Amino acid sequence: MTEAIHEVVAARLGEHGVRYTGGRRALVEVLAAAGRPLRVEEILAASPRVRQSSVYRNLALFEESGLVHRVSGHGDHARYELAEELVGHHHHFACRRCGAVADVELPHDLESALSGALADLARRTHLTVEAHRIDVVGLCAACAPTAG
Amino acid sequence: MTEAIHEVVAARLGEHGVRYTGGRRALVEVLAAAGRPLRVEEILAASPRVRQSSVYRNLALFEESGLVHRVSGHGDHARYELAEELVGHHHHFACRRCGAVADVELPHDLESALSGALADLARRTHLTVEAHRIDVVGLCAACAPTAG
DNA sequence: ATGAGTGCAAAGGCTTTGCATTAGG
DNA sequence: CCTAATGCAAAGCCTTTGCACTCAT
Repeated sequence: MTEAIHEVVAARLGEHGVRYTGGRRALVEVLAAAGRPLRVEEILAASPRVRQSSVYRNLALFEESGLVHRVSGHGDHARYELAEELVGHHHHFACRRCGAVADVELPHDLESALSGALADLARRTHLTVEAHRIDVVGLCAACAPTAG
Repeated sequence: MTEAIHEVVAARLGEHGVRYTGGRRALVEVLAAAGRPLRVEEILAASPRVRQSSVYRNLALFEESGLVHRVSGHGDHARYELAEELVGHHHHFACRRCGAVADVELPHDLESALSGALADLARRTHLTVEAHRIDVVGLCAACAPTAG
């Protein structure tokens, strides 16, 4: 499952003459297994062998290489996830009470309509549009007031 | 122009027995004048009389009161803007090179379609959807490679 | 008058960085 | 082998907080 991801990561790092070490593999494994953006704290808990400074350094390295995306905005600290190139286009739901974050997919026709609107925006404004990100905010099942 | 905003802010604060001081008015003025999310650094530069600690305290206060919204995710530090209740529903464009952020409005029919899709999502997942946020990422006019 | 608000400065907490050691290719 | 990568620990930077003074009501 994650083998394809490892291959892409290894290839991308190789292009830059960067080594794909055990710690870096572990980082990719953890992020792939989570299926949602993780905080550094969570990454560390999931991979006790990897030191904090290495995690930060490798997240920065991966982000520069376009392999990892920093998701800020939910709660206070940064969260990290594998880039869309590796895990596909998706968006996020964030619970405003407990801070939990989950991946969300939206209908293709809606994505198409949004892409069209953003292309129009680019034409009108001289902005170059490269990507979009949708954050849905609300309450998760656990935090929602129970009806009965 | 900003008078209507001041009235809403004053009323909201009054409900909670909170004073609408000069520094707080200045903060609202700066945010209203900017028309885009500002970093604390920018707020301080625009209102030299207000001290840093007060700005942070008042931003936190306003955020709790739902009058200001913290926009994180563009660049590294938090940005703040007046809540949609005060300035209307909108989204953001962020330049990935220089970090500039601008407000963006999308077509009403697209917003409707998105709301519908999110309502469906809520039904399917037991999530309570309260709001959505779209960030468009790309290059601003100044940072885009010039064609000629 | 009187408690909220502010200023100042120090503390906090996540993140980054320097240097010596270890390990990948 | 030889440089990149890591560990450890200290430094950095934005943000928060304690305390005394000031101002709004």
